[in-house]
Amino acid sequence: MARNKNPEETVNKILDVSYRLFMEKGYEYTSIQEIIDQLGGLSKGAIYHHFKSKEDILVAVTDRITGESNRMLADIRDRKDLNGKEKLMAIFKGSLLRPELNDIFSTAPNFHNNSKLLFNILHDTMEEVAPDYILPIIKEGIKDGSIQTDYPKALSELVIFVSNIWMNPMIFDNTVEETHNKFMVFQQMMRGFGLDIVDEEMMNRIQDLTSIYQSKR
Amino acid sequence: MARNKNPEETVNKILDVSYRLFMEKGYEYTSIQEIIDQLGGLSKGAIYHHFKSKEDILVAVTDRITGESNRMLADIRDRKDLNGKEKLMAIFKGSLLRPELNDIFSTAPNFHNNSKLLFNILHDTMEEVAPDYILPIIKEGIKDGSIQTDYPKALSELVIFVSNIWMNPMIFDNTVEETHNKFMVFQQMMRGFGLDIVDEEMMNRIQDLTSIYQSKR
DNA sequence: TTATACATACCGACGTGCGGTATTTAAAGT
DNA sequence: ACTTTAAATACCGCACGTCGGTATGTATAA
Repeated sequence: MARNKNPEETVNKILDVSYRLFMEKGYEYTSIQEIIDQLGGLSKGAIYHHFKSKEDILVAVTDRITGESNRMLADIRDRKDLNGKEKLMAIFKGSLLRPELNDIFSTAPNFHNNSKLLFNILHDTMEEVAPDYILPIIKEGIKDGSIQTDYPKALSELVIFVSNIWMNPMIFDNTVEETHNKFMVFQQMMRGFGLDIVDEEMMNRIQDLTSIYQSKR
Repeated sequence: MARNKNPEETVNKILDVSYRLFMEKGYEYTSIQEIIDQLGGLSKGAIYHHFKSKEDILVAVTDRITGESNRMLADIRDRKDLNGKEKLMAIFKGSLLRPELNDIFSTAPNFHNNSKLLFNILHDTMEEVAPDYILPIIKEGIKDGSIQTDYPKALSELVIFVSNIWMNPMIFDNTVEETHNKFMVFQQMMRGFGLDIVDEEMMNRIQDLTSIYQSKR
């Protein structure tokens, strides 16, 4: 294949194909050769010119997944017109209402044979999302009086761990009803922390997403 | 090597070595050859006579890990002298106070390069421990009036997910102080569900375990 | 002319399958 | 009760195909 004047197009093509294969078949069960085959004329040398290892591709793929989301989280975190509690609510709403979620849930990724991808997402969630986005908001909420807790770091981790991982119907392959029940329990949990920040709109949205996901399996 | 009259001894030896290597080096970074080398004279064919794949060994290893624990859970679940809430409390205490935990935490397993092992434990926890041990107890608690919830299944999953995974200092490599704070948040969460079932003894124990783990790293 | 985007050929290590052998078990024959 | 015999199984070790990764060559853009 002829040399590309815009090498980042090639990089994006590699990431597109890898993303799809990693989601459909799982990272471990996708070989470099399969990625090459679906790339259309591109070779192994091309891949290893742009990425130093297979795992490096996975990192880039997960970064792209979380990257879009994180930009939205940063926007909400840095807003001046909301107090801490309102920002937390805005983050939940914003995360759920992103239209790209429809595509992701439609792909119906198989996380059961995808421990490495799931683990990387889990890692990003706990090591980046919680401290960089949720924790500052909770600290702000403590200052402005809208949130009360003695353990902001632990609370930020728990909230994001439960909402992003446990409540994710793709990870635990939940039915619409199970998702509904989880959401109700999550709501009760948040109220226990004085955070009444989930509403019916979120509930409907997460049930719709679950329905989309299940219909594609 | 001479043929063993008791083949289960051979199986156990394979599992012993594999367990140690999987914990120390990680599943993906342990080769069949390394297992053979540490087995002392046993061959590749022997392993593939007893196990159909490397992954099959991993499943057997995790089953053995969870197996001991599950027997204790079953004992508490089937006791007649406790109500639901008391059984829940007994399970938390019993799980934490098991002496084998000292050995496990001393091994200081590296879960960061061990997504597959971690994922299997997560899977067992959610697909076995929650429905087989925690759920029946919560349902019993609803009947005897010691636990109130409209969503026993979701609650059982949340409780075990948070306590076994999020609060596990080996998985998230927490300091003693972080573990303490997580425990406090967990306590508050449980109280939000009307379940005041964690006490100072558990707190001290989990901090001790964290300390053991961190000192071996 | 140089740097870089790719192609090609190749490597060692890996998980696994398989033909074959040695040993145990148990049933059949005496 | 003792021997014979046949089947089951514990184990060996090599060969195979595939994998991720690398060294080197080549063509094109700058």
